[in-house]
Amino acid sequence: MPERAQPDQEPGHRHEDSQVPAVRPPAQRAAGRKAEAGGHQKGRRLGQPDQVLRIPALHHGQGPPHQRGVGQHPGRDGRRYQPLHPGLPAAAGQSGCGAVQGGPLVPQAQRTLLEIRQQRLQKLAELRELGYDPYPYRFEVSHRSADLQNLDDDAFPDDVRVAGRVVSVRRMGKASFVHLQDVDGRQQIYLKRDNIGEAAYEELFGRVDLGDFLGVRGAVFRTRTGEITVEVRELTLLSKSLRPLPNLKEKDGEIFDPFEDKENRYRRRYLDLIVNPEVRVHFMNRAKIIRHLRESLDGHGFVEVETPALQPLYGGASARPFTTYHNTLDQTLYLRIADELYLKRLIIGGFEKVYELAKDFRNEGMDRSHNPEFTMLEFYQAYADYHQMMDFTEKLIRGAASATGELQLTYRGQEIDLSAPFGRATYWGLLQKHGGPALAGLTTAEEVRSAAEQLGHNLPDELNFGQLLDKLFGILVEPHLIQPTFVMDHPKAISPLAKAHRDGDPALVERFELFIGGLEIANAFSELNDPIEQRSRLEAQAELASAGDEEAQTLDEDFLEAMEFGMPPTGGVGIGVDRLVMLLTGQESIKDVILFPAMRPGPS
RNA sequence: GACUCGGUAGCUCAGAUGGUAGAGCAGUGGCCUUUUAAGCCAUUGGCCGUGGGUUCGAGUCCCACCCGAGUCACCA
Repeated sequence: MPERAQPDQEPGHRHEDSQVPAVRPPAQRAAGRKAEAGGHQKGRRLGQPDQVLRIPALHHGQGPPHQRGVGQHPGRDGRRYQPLHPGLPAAAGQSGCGAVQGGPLVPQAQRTLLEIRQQRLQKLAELRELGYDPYPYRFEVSHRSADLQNLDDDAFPDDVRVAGRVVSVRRMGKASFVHLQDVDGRQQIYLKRDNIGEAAYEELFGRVDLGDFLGVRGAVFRTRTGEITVEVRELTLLSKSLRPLPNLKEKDGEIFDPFEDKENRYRRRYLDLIVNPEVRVHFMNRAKIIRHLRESLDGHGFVEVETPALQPLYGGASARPFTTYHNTLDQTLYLRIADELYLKRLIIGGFEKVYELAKDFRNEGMDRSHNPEFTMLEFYQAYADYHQMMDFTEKLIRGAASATGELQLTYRGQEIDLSAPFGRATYWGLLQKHGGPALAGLTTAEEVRSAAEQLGHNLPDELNFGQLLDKLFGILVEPHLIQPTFVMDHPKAISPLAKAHRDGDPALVERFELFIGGLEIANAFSELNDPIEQRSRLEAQAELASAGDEEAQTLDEDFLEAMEFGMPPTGGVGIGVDRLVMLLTGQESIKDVILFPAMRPGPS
């Protein structure tokens, strides 16, 4: 239960990018580039996306008969065109590039971005005039880049069809090398005028830019320099690009002029994905992790359900909500901050194992580990207690980690071992371990405050007992929770939905939070199922709320009524999926595991 | 919310003490039929984040604001 599965600051982790590869100092960059060509300046190391990105070949099937290769190639020798409009501006009077009036494409220029775009629009118009469809409907792909790159030399097929985005072009007069990028990686193609025909080479390829999509058909061979390459017989333009991509070059895994401006990368993630292959890898891994979570829960008999994201009353966590309004109902609604109370209604309704994997929304600050909308997994099991949920959670996390590779990982410079049994320690035990024996048996806000002062920490005045204690825990203990650790048996004051501890201390509940690498990953309880007790706990929260605690939980009568019909003993767990992904993919900012993180509106 | 750093060409970045905005890549024109940061020659391109101010003169100094990153605070 995500009473607060989006945890807080992680004090004590300020290490900067220890594993971020060195980028060549700017000053050297421009200056040295030419002079040292072939040298070994430091560039940023490329990730090795391909190992994680393997995707089975999409094996061809011919297209349906009616599909007769629309736009697949302009005719064997590029012959399917009509004469240019006589008045086509660009073609007039220039010479050079084409059999038809293919000459210099843009006569004179203004050249801002606008004009690069103008040039490309010009090429687009000329291609249409020449009879090429710049936006055809489909292309049958026989191999992806990874399929070809893995071939043995004696097994090179002589008829393959590959497609991708043009990411590099090396023109050498009447022959050219081009790299096409697809999901797996890059495939070099070799275009020779004598192979594809003068028209296709000059008219069509002459108007191809970085960023365009091409489809080609040809034979596989290995070049003199050893790269597996497609020698093209037929060239098809699949999409014309009108804007220049960030251009960066790569050699031996080093990247020059990397596209790394965070703002630009987050705002235009598609460019980030095109140009920074490791980004795609992280999101592929995110998908694998989520798939593993689902498969694992399904495999254990959990039923996936969907509950309202728009709720008349928010609850199940301590957080401020987003508020919205339904016109027809004439009703204020809140975006959910947790699924908890609805999932419990389903347990009451007779589902014994349910889960929901969904977005929650919390109207709070943003930082490296908080995004206003984030992905939460919650699962509930009837007749189970928090010990069982702890064991299951441990397996679930370990399994998710193996889905992306390693059980030993480095996060923020710390070695973390997920293969060893996760640590288990009690909340108060940890407080005393890291703060001293004086931290035993505190029961009032004043005691917490003065204990904190003794340790040299001044806590804000306006906080209540639970808030103070939690803050102190954050300061004293959380920075030490690097190896996987279940923190158990929290104070009742900060756990209004958890069942009192069975061992008799009325101030404790049966709850655990899992910390790994300083991140709070999971939060779980033996769920409180005594409706009378639940009512008084929520009433206590309501009092906190009226005393100014903006995040105290709401008193949900409908939920209490449901519980009065009888709810079985239940274990429930909430897992912050984004943080789990951060950990398993080594990302230090939640923005790097969310494709489109929240941003302020930028310049138009 | 506070503080620090940053915002200059499509991309990556230079632009001491204020004095006509630069480089590489990309683009454009030319040469080049196995290249791969291809190469060679030529060449274009700027609301210097926005708005005020100081000054004969501001990318540079001052003020305010916008956007981002980071740290802290808030939050749990």
